Amino acid sequence: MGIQERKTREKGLRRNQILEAAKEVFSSKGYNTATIEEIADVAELSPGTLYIYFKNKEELHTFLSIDILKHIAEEVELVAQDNVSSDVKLDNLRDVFIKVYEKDPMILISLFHLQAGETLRNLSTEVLDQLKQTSARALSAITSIIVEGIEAGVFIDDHPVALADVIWSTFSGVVLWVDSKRLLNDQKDFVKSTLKIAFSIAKKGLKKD
Amino acid sequence: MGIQERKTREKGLRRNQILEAAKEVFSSKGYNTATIEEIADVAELSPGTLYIYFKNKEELHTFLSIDILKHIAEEVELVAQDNVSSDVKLDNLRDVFIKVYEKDPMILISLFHLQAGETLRNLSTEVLDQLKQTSARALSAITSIIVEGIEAGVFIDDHPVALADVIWSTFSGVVLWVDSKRLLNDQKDFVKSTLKIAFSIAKKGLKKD
Amino acid sequence: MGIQERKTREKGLRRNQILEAAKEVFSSKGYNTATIEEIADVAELSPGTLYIYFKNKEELHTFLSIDILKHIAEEVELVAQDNVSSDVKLDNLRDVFIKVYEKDPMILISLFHLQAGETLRNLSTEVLDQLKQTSARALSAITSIIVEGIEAGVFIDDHPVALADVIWSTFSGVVLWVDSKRLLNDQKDFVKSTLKIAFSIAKKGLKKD
Amino acid sequence: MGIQERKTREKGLRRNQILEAAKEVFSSKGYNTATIEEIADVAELSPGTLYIYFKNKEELHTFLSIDILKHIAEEVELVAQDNVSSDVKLDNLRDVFIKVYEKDPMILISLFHLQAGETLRNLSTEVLDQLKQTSARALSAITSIIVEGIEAGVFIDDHPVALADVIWSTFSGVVLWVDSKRLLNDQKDFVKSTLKIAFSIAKKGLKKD
DNA sequence: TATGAATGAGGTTTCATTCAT
DNA sequence: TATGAATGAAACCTCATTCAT
Repeated sequence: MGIQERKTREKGLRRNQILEAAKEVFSSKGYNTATIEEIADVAELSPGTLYIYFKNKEELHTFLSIDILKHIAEEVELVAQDNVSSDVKLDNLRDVFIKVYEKDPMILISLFHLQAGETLRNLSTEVLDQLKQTSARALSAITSIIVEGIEAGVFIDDHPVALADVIWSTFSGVVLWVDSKRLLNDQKDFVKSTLKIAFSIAKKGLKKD
Repeated sequence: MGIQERKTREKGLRRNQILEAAKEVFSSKGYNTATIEEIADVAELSPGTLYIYFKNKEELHTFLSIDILKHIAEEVELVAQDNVSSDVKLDNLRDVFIKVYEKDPMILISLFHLQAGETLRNLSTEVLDQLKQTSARALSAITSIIVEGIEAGVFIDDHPVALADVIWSTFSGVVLWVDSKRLLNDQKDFVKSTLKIAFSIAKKGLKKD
Repeated sequence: MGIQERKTREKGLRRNQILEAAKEVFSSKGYNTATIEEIADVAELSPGTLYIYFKNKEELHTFLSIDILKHIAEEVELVAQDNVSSDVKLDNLRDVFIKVYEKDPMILISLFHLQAGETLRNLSTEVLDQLKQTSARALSAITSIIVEGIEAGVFIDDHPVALADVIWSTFSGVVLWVDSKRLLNDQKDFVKSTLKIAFSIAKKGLKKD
Repeated sequence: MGIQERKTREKGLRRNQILEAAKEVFSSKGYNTATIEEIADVAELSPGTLYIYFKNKEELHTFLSIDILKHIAEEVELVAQDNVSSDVKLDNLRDVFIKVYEKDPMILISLFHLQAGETLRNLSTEVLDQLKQTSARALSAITSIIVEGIEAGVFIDDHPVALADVIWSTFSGVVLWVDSKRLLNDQKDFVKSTLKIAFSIAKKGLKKD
């Protein structure tokens, strides 16, 4: 490994170190209550260092969210392009959501908090645009699955864009609600099981007849 | 009307004046971004006056949410106690949600932001307890509807508490998601129509067969 | 005196209290080295209070400068409109400068520091525009005095705008230089005497023949 | 050329590289707004390297100013020692100033900003002393020209030290003022022409009769 | 000698809350 | 009860300077 290469990897490591710390603090405290100083503490770095890698607090936060949203969009697009029945695609869609949740629950919750919360109201246009576009990509892939199912005569013939919204709402609603229940009641994590039930109900509800 | 009574009514009016203003500002700005000064401005009062009626910013915010949550809980309990089929109860449940949304969309959104957001992480135990209890009341009423439907053999025989969570998740998920789409894309409000679709799918999904 | 009136006067006093403190600190430390906290200390107020009366540090600083520049512009315009010979006008012009300097040496120095220094490079367009306009007013009044003198055949027939620049330069140059000498050598203030000499030389230099 | 010598020259080159960059950045941004990082960027070096050649930011900045001030002092002393009439000396003095300005307008402006600005208030005693001494050398040379003129009966018999101040003030005042006009109005550079006018007026004003 | 990532002190600014009137 | 000016703690962010490589 050359010096350049090692330096690049080290730089990547430092970025990750910050991102991990930010993920932890944002997830447990929320955007506004989290402080740069605390993130720096967790990352075992000084506050100033964070500003070498990220322009400001907002950019650091949004980076986390857009990153996972991009990942979701890509996975959902893959599912939509698969050569299987729309019925199976719906199952695969559910599994994408579950997998994403299991891989990184906190950052996913963070994304939905961003999407549902007040931070949204205070983003720069540039960042907001990225969020919109990536979000639109994911939604349009879901819509295409629904449309295919309708055309194949297996799904009810309703407004497919609205149905995609329902899918997405169900997903994010379950994650946020079950997470908040966990916080409120110190219960264990039952997002996965609730998601399974929610999707099986939604799937049955989408079916014709 | 005696002097005491008039004073009480005036006091109530002043409180409402503040609550209305707080509702408006919290809903449009979010908890952290909203300032006491702006709420006072909207209420046409001085900042100091707000502290005569509410202990602090948090109490003012949570009061709004708990208030509507109590209302929802009561309405849902009424629906559950009604002497109709569980099938019809599910429709009535949907209408409760729609009515609440239509009566005061902003405060409902505010409740869900509270439930999904970072404020939750910074509440006093006392306030948190109230939130938990009221929330539990609503959920348990929904659960009872599901249980009844299962016992009557019309609903699928799954974990009824989880099904209640799914109902609640769907409701809150749709409201938050559609609201955020409205904000992001400056679209008009289509919460009601999406809610109707979401509930018809959920209902069909819940049915046995 | 009514309550309203007293309050207004008190508010004005508080503003002045801040302006006086700012003048003192900016003049002795310069813009960048001066801190809001020190100004607040001198004003015997808390830092936050300064932000009730002025939007930010820049506005506070520029307010001082624009204010005196406006005063200069007005006085110079009066001198220019007077019904006396251009020869006498030149003397009156000198006296305006001397009077302004004697009334408030620090704030005048502050203006020239603003005009000559780096702060200029970091002003908002809005504030810069005000500065330009007021500055232009003063210069154009000086120019009109020169033009009149040229037309009357008493002043040399050179580019009058440049001559106005020379007058202004002489004025600000003397003030800044003598002030800096005072700082460097802990000498007493000899701006007035130097100004008198500078103007008598300039006046003689401007005369025809 | 021996190794030692080459090293010395390389060291000198590196120093110049830094000084050139510093000159450019300080002149366009001002002392406080200029950052070490930007100077390092322009010099195509790393920030750390600058600290090998200069103790700190202040020393770097003041080195530039003292350097040109020394140059001015030397040139003015030469003019004063010349074997020509005081009348011609005054012309030569003007030409020194013009030549210095034309050779390096930015660094001259930088010197006057130092002299007129807030940096002056924050220099170390050591550096301040150097500035004082060099400045005194230049002023005393100018004074000697005036004295000679007075003794020869061609200049008015006023306080010669003050007259030297007036000369210097005129010079620095014109440079700063015209530079600031250029900045404010995006006009072209008319320092030279204004300087010529200013000196011709001053010269005429200094003449007896 | 040269690097440049990291530091951390210190600055500006915000805003929930208080309290004299 | 109502006011609203004042507070001051705490947040974000910058950047001169250092030091391990």
